[in-house]
Amino acid sequence: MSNVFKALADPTRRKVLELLKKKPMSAGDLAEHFAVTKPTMSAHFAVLAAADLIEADKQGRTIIYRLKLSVLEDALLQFTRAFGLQLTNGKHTTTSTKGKK
Amino acid sequence: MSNVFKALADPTRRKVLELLKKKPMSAGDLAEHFAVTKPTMSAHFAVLAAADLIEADKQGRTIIYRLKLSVLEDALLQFTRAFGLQLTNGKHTTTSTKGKK
DNA sequence: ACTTTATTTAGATAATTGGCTAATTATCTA
DNA sequence: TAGATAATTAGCCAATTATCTAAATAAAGT
Repeated sequence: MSNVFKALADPTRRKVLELLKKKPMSAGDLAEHFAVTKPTMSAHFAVLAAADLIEADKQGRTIIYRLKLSVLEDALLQFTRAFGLQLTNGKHTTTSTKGKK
Repeated sequence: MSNVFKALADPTRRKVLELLKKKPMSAGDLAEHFAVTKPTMSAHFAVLAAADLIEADKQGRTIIYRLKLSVLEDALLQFTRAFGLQLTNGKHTTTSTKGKK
């Protein structure tokens, strides 16, 4: 769980996840979206992989990364449940009807 | 947003938030729940405050910390929306359970 | 076998983090 | 005002992180 949040605590890594949400991509193609070197990107991929948020699929000489969406969902869900958070995507729920204190 | 995730990336800080979810508490009372020194706890509070997740209310010589729940909710919501995540609290359409590797 | 391409690993450095003890600030009470 | 209490700030250290350049590995293509 800590690993997931640590992975999310960096804008580059969040952006990588967003890109992978659309479709799996190679390390090189991902790297082109950012202004850092490839070794740096490789390190970011390693952090994401350590959090189990992405998986690698080697095809020939390129490596295709794929988002493990369910892992991300599970981590967030587990956390929000521990807090009794609702996270309704609607207007902004005033934490249910009456007990608001 | 990065600050929020960074704050959440530490078990001690997540526990602090859980405690504050129940009710506001003083720095000292919070510190008693953990096996680190008070200065260390103070540093954790500073991280949480930097993420705007808690607010301090000084009463005499004690400081009462309070969870800013809506900030937490908004950050999570903003993130989940950027991913089109649903975070259904329901059953969970087993997208895995076997790919454990 | 050599060359090119894709990506990671190695090694260096600077910045950040998490922890400690000691010192300081602020407040209360006798 | 002196002493006690609550919490932070200051200063230090070890471990981790983020970044770079340069080198190594792996897979194709020639």
